[in-house]
Amino acid sequence: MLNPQQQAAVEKTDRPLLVLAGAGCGKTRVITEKMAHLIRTRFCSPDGMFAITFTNKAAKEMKQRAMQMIQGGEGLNISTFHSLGLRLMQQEIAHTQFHRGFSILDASECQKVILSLLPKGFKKELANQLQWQISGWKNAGLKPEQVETTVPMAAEIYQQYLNYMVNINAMDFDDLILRPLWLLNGHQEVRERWQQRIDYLMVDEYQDTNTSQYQLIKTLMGQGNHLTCVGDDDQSIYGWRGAQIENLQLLQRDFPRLAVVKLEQNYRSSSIILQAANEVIKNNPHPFDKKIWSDLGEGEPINITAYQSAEEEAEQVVTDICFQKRVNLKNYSDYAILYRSNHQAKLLEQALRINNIPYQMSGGRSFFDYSEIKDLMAYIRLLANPRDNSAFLRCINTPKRGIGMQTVQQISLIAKHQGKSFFQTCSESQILNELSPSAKQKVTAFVHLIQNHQQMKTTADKVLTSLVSQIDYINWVNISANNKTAKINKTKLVRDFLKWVDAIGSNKSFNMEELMNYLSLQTSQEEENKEDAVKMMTLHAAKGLEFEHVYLVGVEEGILPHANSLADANESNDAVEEERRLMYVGITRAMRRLKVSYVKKRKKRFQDDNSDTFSGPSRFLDEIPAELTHGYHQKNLTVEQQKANNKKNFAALKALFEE
DNA sequence: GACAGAGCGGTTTTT
DNA sequence: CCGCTCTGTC
Repeated sequence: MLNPQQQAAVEKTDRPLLVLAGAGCGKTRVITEKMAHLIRTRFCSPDGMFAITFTNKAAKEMKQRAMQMIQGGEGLNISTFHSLGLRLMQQEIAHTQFHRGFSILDASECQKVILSLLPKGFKKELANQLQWQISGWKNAGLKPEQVETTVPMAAEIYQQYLNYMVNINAMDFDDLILRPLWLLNGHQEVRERWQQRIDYLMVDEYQDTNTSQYQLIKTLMGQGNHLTCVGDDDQSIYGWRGAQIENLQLLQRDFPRLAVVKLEQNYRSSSIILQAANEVIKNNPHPFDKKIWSDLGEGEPINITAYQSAEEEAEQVVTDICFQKRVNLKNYSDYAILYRSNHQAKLLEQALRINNIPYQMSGGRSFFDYSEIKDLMAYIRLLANPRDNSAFLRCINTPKRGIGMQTVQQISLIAKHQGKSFFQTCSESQILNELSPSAKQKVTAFVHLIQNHQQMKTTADKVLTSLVSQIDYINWVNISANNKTAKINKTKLVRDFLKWVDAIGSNKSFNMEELMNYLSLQTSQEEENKEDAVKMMTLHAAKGLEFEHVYLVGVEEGILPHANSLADANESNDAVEEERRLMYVGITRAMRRLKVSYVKKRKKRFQDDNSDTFSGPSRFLDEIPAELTHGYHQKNLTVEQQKANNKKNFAALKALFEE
């Protein structure tokens, strides 16, 4: 049953609508119900229905829910912003400067591209800075002639970067929003076609949109009655990526007939948890006033505990999970450990492993960050897009085939001179005569290897398997790994990747281009949903999820709020406010039980012992009223008292196991 | 000209 | 602790 506000949000179809939905107030439910409603009432057809999310996970979940509810749900267009942009570019490729099979470059490759555009002698640092700046401009929807900067040459580099990416037929993530936007703005016919095609547009997590994404929404909407945006200003945690909370107000300006519905009844958490969340977020300024509540009962007080060290924190959290699971007979998957940054996961992971507790970590080091996966992705890209110089540079001497820097530099010079891509340069044999005979022969062998596989008339997974065996890649991984565990891990990594590709291939029969596109927008390996495992993730990754038991660890000044947010706090409080929202997101993930902890000393990163730091419990802990907690008084316990407490807990647990 | 081994510097959050 | 840069060797 929907409550009256939810019902109103579902049935409001004659105006653009903004749904301000507090955490756990059923916003995904409203979106899917609304889709069902619109289709049932023939307001729009499934293929005119577009829903946009920010993460693959959210898109997948929404699809699943919609499928259960809606007949003909296969036709629905539910995707992330970026994959919608990709699709638009592919379908309208004839109207762009790009060619079929364009690549998508990840951040580290983009940095290399920028570095290569700088005059000799400039260091990575500058490239990094420029990359950051350019990304900011792209997120703001700015063209090089519109930007203002104090960094000399930055605008020129931006222009060169845009041109170079066209030349190598590649885009970065920001381009997937920006290029479609520019295309629609520049082509009336294309714009109108898409506006007609979209009967209704839903945007989830609207508070996370940046300026270019907002412009894209606006452009796609045209007149704009058939738009529903769902968001929560208190959960805006992507400001660093250009997200503008102001977009919530802009909606009111740009769509004067906008209706606003607030969802405040929470169906997730017990009321003490919600009170704590409200109290914390109260310390931020609020354009829209909103207070979430639930009738699920008071529930347990929040537990706030201080530990002596991060090691102890990890041990005790794991001990507590064992204890709780034993008492409550819940599944491991009802427990989540949440943290501000990925490196915090390490100790927790160890503790879980020692205690033989199954766990599933999302995020962390992305699957696609491993050099082995990057290698294989580069091969896939080169096969699908021979113009991709970045992929070429990675493949040309991996595994080592005796083609070194000198040769590559020569090729690069010739290519620049001829205005051709690296691969094309290499495939025209007379051009290579400037190279030494031995180099020429090696390069030619490489070109043949790639060409042979480009011409194979079979599915992408089979082509890749053939290529991997021909370059003897597994063997190369074994040679280059310097210890036994690395050998095993990396071999497994490669085999997992191939297995995954195989699985994709067997149910979709992709060609190389389709495989590349699919993989390029994935951030992690398809999670074989480990049935019963403790979930570990960053606060960013946890948004949208819920767990019976939540452990929020490392809630210390310098971590949450993060040190960098404190550094520029004197200029504005924006950064700390965003950290507070992160805290809010963390608290509101918990359904029944929330355990927050901080540690008294923490090893400084990359340093040996005896360099512990203590920056104190987070300011956000002081914002939680004492009467909602049991245990925050532990802040004032002596070391001995705390040790005694921990001992007692441990003894109780042990007794339980020995029963 | 290519490559292996040794030293150094750098961690917020992600599509 | 891992990947990149510098150096000496083949």
